[in-house]
Amino acid sequence: MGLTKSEIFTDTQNQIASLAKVIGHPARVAIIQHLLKLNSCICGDLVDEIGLAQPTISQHLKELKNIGLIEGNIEGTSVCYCINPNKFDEVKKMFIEFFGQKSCIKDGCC
Amino acid sequence: MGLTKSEIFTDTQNQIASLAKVIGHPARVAIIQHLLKLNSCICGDLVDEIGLAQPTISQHLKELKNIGLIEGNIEGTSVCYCINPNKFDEVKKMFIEFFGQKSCIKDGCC
DNA sequence: TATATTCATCGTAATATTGCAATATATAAA
DNA sequence: TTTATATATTGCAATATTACGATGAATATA
Repeated sequence: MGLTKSEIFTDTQNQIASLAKVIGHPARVAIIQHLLKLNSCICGDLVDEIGLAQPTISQHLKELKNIGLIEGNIEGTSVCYCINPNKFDEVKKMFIEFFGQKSCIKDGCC
Repeated sequence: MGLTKSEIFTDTQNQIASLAKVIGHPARVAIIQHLLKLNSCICGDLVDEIGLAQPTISQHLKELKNIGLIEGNIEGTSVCYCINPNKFDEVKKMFIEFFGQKSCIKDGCC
């Protein structure tokens, strides 16, 4: 059906999945990496940096904005994007907590 | 088009995205959490535990197997699944490295 | 004001994902 | 061998995602 049954899962499970889903595209990974590297923010040379059309990049930026991971600031005709440090730390913590659990002890079936 | 242009991204970017994409569904998050909680492995009571039909769970398990995050072991008519600790640690490290970078210093445009 | 530049939005085609019923497969038990 | 049980696979419908051309909105410059 293409429609995820979010109702049957916990808030935490849905949150982790939503965040992971947004990171689950190489263009968005590339955008995050680029914004992290150039500490001061970056505008639409992301379009040149990454090899996708401008509307496509704009769409990916929108998804990153939707979960609050990045922010945009209008500067003349261009828009300057950067990481939202608070949200970034929050997401980081969420993943560390998810993965931080001890991994399966070898006393099971495999 | 619905088709990701993987060619234009680095291996690392594609890897991170692929892993995140698999985690980007609450059912798969729930499966991982459940397998982590019950240290010894678990079979298809995942179907009862999570509220999705058996073929759907089977499909999600397949995706988790594909990236090597879980393993299945046939035990009679049932199959016992568990986390692959090595792969789990590898994935953990990859995410920590990705998020581990210092977050954007507040000297940019936003 | 007219034009150029930058970015967002809309519309759309191609493909992917989600979920399930039906069915196949494999093993255990009778 | 037959039947029951557990899981995988297939096929399909509904929806989501990806990518881009065309266009719109906003600001800067001539």
